Amino acid sequence: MRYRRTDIIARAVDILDQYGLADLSMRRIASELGFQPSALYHHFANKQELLAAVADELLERGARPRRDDLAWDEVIVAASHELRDAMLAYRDGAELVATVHAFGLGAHIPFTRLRGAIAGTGLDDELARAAAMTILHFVFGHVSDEQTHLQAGSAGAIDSAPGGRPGAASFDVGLSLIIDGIRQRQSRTVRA
Amino acid sequence: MRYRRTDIIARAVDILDQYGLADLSMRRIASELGFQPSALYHHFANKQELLAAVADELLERGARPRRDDLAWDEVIVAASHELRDAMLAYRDGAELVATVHAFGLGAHIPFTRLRGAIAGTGLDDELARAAAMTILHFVFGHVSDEQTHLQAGSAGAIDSAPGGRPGAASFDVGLSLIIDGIRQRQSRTVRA
DNA sequence: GACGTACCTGAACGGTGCTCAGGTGAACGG
DNA sequence: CCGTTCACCTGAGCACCGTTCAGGTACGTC
Repeated sequence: MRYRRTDIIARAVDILDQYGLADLSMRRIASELGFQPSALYHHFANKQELLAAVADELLERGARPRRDDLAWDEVIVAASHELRDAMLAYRDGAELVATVHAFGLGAHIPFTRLRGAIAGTGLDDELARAAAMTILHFVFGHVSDEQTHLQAGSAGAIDSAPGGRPGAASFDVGLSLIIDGIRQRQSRTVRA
Repeated sequence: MRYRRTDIIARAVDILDQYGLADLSMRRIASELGFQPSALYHHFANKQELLAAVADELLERGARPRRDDLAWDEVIVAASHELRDAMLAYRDGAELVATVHAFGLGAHIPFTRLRGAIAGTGLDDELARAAAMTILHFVFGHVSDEQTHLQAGSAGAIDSAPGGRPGAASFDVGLSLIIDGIRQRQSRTVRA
């Protein structure tokens, strides 16, 4: 078998979805695959690297076909929703992806895409970068929050009151808030 | 001694600042205080609760006198900067506060303050809530990112190129982006 | 002097990430 | 057919981790 790496990642995704990030240990992955934990270190330098691969796998599984008929703001909305849905599709997905991104080890396709969409409209490069980062931080923060409450609710907590809880609605609100801010700078630039 | 709790928190802050969040273990705190780890569980139910207390301590130390002569957007800027500075003042401060907030165990004064500032201008309650969350997620994300790079730079990494790195400038950019978005909804509401 | 209780001990449980010397077996060039 | 290489894996072990628990000590109060 050449690419045992692939099997490992797939198993890790299963464990993540079934038992959560806290129980996604090297020992558990190895034991479910039927070998010793130390064998994992032949394929990954450390746990962080494995987690980065798992995060990228989640994003890849959630990838949707690109469309080239969208305006810049529509691209932002589409990319943000794609990212959100990809993370929500697996238990603790948001925390995983956000953590991996924070460590700088992976999950930078979304950033590149956002930055490209914003920069493509003549906005200053540095500003485009800052704007893309703002959106990304918002998405990670919001969806992590959202998923925490979601999983707490499904775990039997009485809570789950829809009033004021973070969800699809407040996600769109926050997102459009930032996009409106960008659009404003956009029109300023065009006007000048 | 009545409130050993205070001593424990103070020590924990010291350890956090000196060795980082990863090395802030119950064993380490206890050993630096000269007693057994199990003794800590007389004062805190678990590590999360202790961390929440440490996070609140950081925010309290970074608190600045309130001013009542500020407009709502100035309040947002002031609160965001206060939060940012408080987290940046200690090693791994951002990660700690963000984590504690995510677990819902503390650090909700900033949210309350932001929400109050936005709601005080007649904006819909639910919208104010979503806007406050958006800002908070941005601040946590940005400052965590910022601090990671900051600490990586001071730890000897060659990096630290100021071009495009997250810093005070891009923080203000992102913040004003969101505020502009809020202002837009604001004027819409007023107009109606 | 007895009692409650705040505070702490010391040992243990069941985990964790990670390292390392060494073994096994299939593929490949001579 | 042999020898070498190398991907892959073993098994033991290191140095931790958060948490629990029965029990001990010392102080303030009735």
